[in-house]
Amino acid sequence: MTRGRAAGPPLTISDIHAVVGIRLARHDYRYTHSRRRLVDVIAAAGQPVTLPDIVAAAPELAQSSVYRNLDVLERSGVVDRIASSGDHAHFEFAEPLLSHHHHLICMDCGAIEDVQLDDDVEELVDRSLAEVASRAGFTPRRHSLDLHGSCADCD
Amino acid sequence: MTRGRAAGPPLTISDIHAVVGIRLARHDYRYTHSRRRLVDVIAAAGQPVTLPDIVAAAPELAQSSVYRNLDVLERSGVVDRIASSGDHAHFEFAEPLLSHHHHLICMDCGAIEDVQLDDDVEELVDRSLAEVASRAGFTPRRHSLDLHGSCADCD
DNA sequence: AAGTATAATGAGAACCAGTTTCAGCAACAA
DNA sequence: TTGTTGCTGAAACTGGTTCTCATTATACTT
Repeated sequence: MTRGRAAGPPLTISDIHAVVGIRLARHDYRYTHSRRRLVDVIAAAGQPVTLPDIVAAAPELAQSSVYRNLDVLERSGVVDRIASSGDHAHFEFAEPLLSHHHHLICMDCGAIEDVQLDDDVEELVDRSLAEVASRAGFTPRRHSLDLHGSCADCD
Repeated sequence: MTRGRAAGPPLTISDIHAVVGIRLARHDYRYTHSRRRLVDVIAAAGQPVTLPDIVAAAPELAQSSVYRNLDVLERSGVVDRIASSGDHAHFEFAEPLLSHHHHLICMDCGAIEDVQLDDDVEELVDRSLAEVASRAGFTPRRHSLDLHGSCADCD
């Protein structure tokens, strides 16, 4: 399992648009105005966002198009959908655009924050999961390691 | 963070009913017939179940009551709701009733299987997450470590 | 054991995040 | 620019989950 980008200088918004354009093209999708706008909003947020977050930041985007385009971006490997027990799904850039990380999920307000773990912990987890998966005949794609609790604001 | 029950002889259904009864009483909930029946179904499944699974196994249970009682059991710390991107939420016993474990989540059919990791991996993950959490002013409650991919049937 | 208070039940209606529809519009190719 | 195809957006729809409320079960009191 890959670890995504090494931590380092963050990608500029132009870098991000370039990568997204390539990934969309690879799947025969066009990189339209509203898809660029959507990518801008996700990049500006710097944290996982929900649909209300997105339309609040860019009211000119139609809800149906945002959902449709989040789906397109997900199929193209540009964004990941983070499943949470909250009302709305959260979306953030997928791994080559964001370095490998995990989530602090607030059980009170539903906020999700990104965090990184040490490389040696990641390696051990990867090895451990790979072993368990192969024992079950399971083909791993990615793992999610989330911490559920109360964020600083809600505590 | 606690590790739940140590792995060992599985609890009998009577043990489970006893523990559930205590936990419900602690929250001023009654342990009624249909709640017992619901607990029986979850115990018999031995894997995370969805609402359709439950009503298929016990058609005499009304859908609205099952959802309401799953909520009661969740509030009482008897079951956990597993967030997945699939259509239906999955439910399984919470930690003191089931030893600490993680999930193999099939991205194709939505099936969820329980797996356990070595104790030393768990300890390292706990320490690592605790450190990251305290740095963010986050109060940890529990962690979830899920592997997403394709199960043996779908591959 | 009967009476009373309160919680639980179940059928259906309501809710709402997310998806689909479809007529019009934008992007690209020749 | 003309044609082809994909994209857009407003509104309707879908379906998992929650809520309502009249009825029934549970447990406590006397």
